Amino acid sequence: MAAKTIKDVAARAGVSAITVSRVVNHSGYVNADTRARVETAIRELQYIPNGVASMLRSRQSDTLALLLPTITNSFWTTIARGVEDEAGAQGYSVFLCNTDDDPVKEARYFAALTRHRVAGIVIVPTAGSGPQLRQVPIPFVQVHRVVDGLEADTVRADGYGGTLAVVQHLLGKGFRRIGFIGRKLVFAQDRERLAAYHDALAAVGVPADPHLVALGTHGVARGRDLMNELLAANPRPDAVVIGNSRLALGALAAAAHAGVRVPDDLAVAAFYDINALDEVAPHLTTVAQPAYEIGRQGVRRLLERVRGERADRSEDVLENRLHLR
Amino acid sequence: MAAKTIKDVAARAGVSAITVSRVVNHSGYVNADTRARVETAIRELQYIPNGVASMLRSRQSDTLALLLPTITNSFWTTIARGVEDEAGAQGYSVFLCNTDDDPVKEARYFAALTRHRVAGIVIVPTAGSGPQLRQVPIPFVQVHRVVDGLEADTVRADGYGGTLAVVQHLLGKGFRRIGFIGRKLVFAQDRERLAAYHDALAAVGVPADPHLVALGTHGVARGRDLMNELLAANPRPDAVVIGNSRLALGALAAAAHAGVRVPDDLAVAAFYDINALDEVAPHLTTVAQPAYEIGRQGVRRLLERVRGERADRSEDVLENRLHLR
DNA sequence: TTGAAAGCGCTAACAA
DNA sequence: TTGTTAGCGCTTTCAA
Repeated sequence: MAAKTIKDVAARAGVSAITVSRVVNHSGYVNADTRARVETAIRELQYIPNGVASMLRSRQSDTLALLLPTITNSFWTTIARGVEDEAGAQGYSVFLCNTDDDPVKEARYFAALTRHRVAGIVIVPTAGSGPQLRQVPIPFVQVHRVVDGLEADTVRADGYGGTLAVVQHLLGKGFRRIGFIGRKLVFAQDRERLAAYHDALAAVGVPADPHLVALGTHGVARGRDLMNELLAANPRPDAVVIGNSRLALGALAAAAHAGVRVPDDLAVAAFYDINALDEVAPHLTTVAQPAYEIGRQGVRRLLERVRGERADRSEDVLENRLHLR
Repeated sequence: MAAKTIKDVAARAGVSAITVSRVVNHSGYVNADTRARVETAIRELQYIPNGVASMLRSRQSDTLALLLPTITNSFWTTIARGVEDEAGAQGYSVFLCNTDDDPVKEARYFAALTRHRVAGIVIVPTAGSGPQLRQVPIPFVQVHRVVDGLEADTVRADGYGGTLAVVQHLLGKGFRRIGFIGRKLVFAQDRERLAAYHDALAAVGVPADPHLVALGTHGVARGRDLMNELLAANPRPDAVVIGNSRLALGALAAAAHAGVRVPDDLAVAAFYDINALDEVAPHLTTVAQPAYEIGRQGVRRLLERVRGERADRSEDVLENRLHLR
């Protein structure tokens, strides 16, 4: 390769290295003539600035990182697009990292990213990341999931409002035995959703029945199990709210298997995150979280912090898109 | 932050900087006692090596990049996992980049990655990337898709063999009006699949009928259109081979809409890449391309080249997993 | 408006 | 087995 350096360009243009630097970075004063000469030299030599050297000297990086729990799920990759688009618009590149919801992998990435001195990190925390997050020596913002008591900028969807709206909608349609299938209470988000469910019921005087609440881990198979738990309740639920699309896919399969027809025998409302749900059940009531916007806002907040434009902690709660049917 | 440097560690351990470097990098001889002292100092100071500086000086990067056409499709992200896992196992981090099948975005990434001096790139080319790929001054390997006439290491699935096997399977079950729905002939892969289709038919003396071949772009909507084209053929096809899962989803919807029952009225075989297909049609004959293995092998070949272990061009053709039903 | 000198933090090359 | 010196390519700082 024998890559050209700034000195080669300087020599060819008959200027000093720093002048080339000023042209490349559009910083400081450069005479129009000089600039033209330098730009010609750059073109002729096909000079590509060495970002590593400039990063070392200036202590400034134009690279961000995004830590996601899985990249094989389109909900997360939609967040990734939001992050990429906003970062790109502000002149940053994004290092996309897949933690697999594994705190060990996550820790490895923290180490690698710290060594690389990325400017900042957008993080979707995993269940075990609380303690190690507190040690990360790089500015970061937590997105979608919120770790309890972590003093960090936060961008997330309005889980309380979304759940409340859906349960109220079901109540409005006359359902009274409304079930809830969701993730175990790991993040604040999980608790706020369950709280909204209870609050909505309490507001109209419907008593809470613990047999109508089934919590578990994620995945289609788990959704099947949880739905079966609910269907065993007596009397059976006439409606159910489901915390994500994979659980919903499993739950719908379980209902079909048990001969329970949706929506005739059972109304289903689900948080919408993957479009496979459209294929299987196009007419559910859904709560779509603004994944793309979460990503964009996350980057905005992160860069504010990176640039030192804000000292106080920010907390953004974004509205969901509801499809009430 | 005031990050500690190698000199701080050296001072504390009472050694020189280079000795600390040797301990950190496990390179050269270091006395066990000295090593212990250095390691203690590292721990006490919470020293994190500056990868940027080390990269600049050693001209060695431990970072690879992966360019994907979309990250919201699990086929690509499965490749990404393969890349990540193999890279991680060999001590490399991976920069994941989403080109959106847009040569302009791709070019931007090439520029950013060149500036960052990544060690190598695993690329899934897009339709327009041929020319600019030839200019990339960094070692790379093309994966899954193959650009015509590009002198680069290549890892891909056996499109010819996969298609041949499926068509032969359908012929063996007695079908003779076998249709083909696929992508326009952009990459070598597209042509080899169509060739296999024709060869399989010709081998048993079934004449080719152009009305049974429908080519288009990707996407569920397009699959619908293409299937409708085929269903207009006279006589109608009794079987069809479909080039990817999104096309298949659309095609199945079109068949259902037209009152054509699968598999009773129409046998369907499809290339399998996203698991939404399982939900909709669990019992299709499928050709699953080894996405994960494509990613891993791509990294292996790339690192061979990065290390200069191989001069000649490599070309790996990986077997598919067939589910004949 | 331009440049000279210094040095970011690390490691290659050589020496001891 | 350890250290000294120099310098990777760039930008900061200060001077002209």
